[in-house]
Amino acid sequence: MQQKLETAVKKGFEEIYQTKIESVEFQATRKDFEGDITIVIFAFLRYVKGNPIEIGTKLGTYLKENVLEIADFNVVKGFLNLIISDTFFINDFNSIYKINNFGIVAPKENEKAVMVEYSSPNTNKPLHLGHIRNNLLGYSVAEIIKASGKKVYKTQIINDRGIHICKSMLAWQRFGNGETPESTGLKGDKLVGNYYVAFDKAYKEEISQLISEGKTAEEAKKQAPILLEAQEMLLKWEAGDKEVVDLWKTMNQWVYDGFDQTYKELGVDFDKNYYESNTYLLGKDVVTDGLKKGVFYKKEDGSVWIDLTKEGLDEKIVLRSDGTAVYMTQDIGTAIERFKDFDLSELVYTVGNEQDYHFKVLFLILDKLGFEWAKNLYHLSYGMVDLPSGKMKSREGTVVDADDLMLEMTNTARAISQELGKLEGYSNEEKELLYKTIGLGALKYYILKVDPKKRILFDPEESVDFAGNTGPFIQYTYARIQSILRKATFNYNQKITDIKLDEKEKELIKQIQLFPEIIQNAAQNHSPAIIANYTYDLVKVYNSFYQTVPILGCENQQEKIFRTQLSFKVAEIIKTAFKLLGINVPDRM
RNA sequence: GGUCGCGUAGCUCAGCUGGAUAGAGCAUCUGCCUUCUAAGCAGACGGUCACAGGUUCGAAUCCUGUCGCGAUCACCA
Repeated sequence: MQQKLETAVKKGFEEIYQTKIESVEFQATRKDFEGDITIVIFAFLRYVKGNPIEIGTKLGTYLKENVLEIADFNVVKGFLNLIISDTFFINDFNSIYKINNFGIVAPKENEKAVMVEYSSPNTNKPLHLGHIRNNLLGYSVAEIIKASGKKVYKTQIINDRGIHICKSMLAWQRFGNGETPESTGLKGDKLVGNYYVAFDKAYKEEISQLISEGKTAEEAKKQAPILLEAQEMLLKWEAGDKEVVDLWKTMNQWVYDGFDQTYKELGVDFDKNYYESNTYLLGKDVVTDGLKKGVFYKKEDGSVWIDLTKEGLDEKIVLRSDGTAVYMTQDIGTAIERFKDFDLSELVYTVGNEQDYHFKVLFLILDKLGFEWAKNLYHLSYGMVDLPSGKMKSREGTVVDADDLMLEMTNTARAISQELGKLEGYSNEEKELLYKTIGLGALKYYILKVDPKKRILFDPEESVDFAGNTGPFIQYTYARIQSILRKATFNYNQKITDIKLDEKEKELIKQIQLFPEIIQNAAQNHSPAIIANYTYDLVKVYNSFYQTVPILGCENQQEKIFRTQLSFKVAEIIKTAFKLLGINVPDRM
């Protein structure tokens, strides 16, 4: 429609003013004015001098005469409001109604794919609220990009090696008494996390012991025996010491089992996992190469650096003086590996904004090394999730555990649901599944509706709402529509053309029409929040429609069918949109 | 200190590729369930869009500066 109008406007200008114009600025007409689409006349003053109202009137007259769909128009200040005929909206809805996955573009097989990395946890402690935001974002962005017509690979790199793992291992050896997830009934990641905390406790005790013996705090932190032992363990691991490696394998497996459970509850998944223990040596060759090319330089002690001061950044180390890799080295290597493994057009890193600088440097380095694809790397940077008390700190026990939180949400959903008592006829299993759907829906929507780059303040006391602009509100609307569709026992699959649209119906169709471009927009901006906010707007319009006009109770058969079709399509869009957010929708609630 | 991000109603957030009188939800208050699910709808109240300049016919939106909050600037990851 917009395209058609643009052509007509251009033609109109040529006929009326003998002037060519480049583009036309459209916007949806504001509610306080009459009309469906608005053309901003001010923008034309560059081409044609004169009174905007006069120009608007002339253009409006021209469009009314030459464009079939324009029923009428009005001009307010520099705005030309066009009224589009019901027929256009009805016809457009009819064609939308027939489309199965309206808004979704099927991935093109022969095109390059997009890889989305997210989660990428350490294996020494359980997942917490921060990981939840990461997981929801990464998963959702991947689904959105997929829906926008691209092939997507979801991936994570698991930080399964390093000093932090050794700390848990050491503590387990010392204090564990052979405990296992089976013997304790604890989830594996929780068990391992407990030993990470136990390590820290013992470490702190040793530090204060050393300080009381006269050492400075600095010295004590470096010399605590338990820390030295952990460092030694890391060396043994790197040397392939069987006992250490076996323990490492065992404890990591416990953690993976735990993670799998959490991922499953959360509803996220991955197409491929990378493990740091396989990739931590990558990148060194590239650094050597870069040295030859003069991208990097070597300091006297043998460490290798890159000078980014010209780019307004600092100098950054890429290889330690002992020749071992740092984080940056690995990331260089892993990126190259991924572009070898897959034919990628884009690689998205879902990582918190605390690493903005790191990724800026990483992308710059890869660019300087001459990799064409460096410009296709994208850091999906998101704000931290803070508590009212400030940052979450696992050592201080102020983290909001992922499993606990999900459980709590389900409990709240159960309490509300039971109070409302609308579920007679449902089995206990069905009910429990529903509570989970609603609880998780509330949590996921709460997190995803916020612009990723903004930080989130999470107050566990106030908890997450279930009314208003929330997941359950949208789910509820979906369930209400399902109830209508269950009762619509007549055949509503026939084409309706001859009705007069109610204002609410028109609004609804306009909102429905937006869905495809919303998906494209959300994909381009890597923002699930765009989907969430759109869905909310759609649902608001629908609820108003639902409450204002009768649907099944409608006297006019044609209108009854049309309204049922509208309801059906809205429900389908809700379901699709929520799927992109990783949220399920219930048939009843 | 340098760099990056954020600052919109009491609270949580939309709007930010410049357009009409800045929008929702929560909270507070008023109405609406013998009709399709009231986790809903309709309405009221609530704003110096941090502040100051600039660009423009027009700025919450773009530019500059100031203030506030956060992140970052490790031979940590």
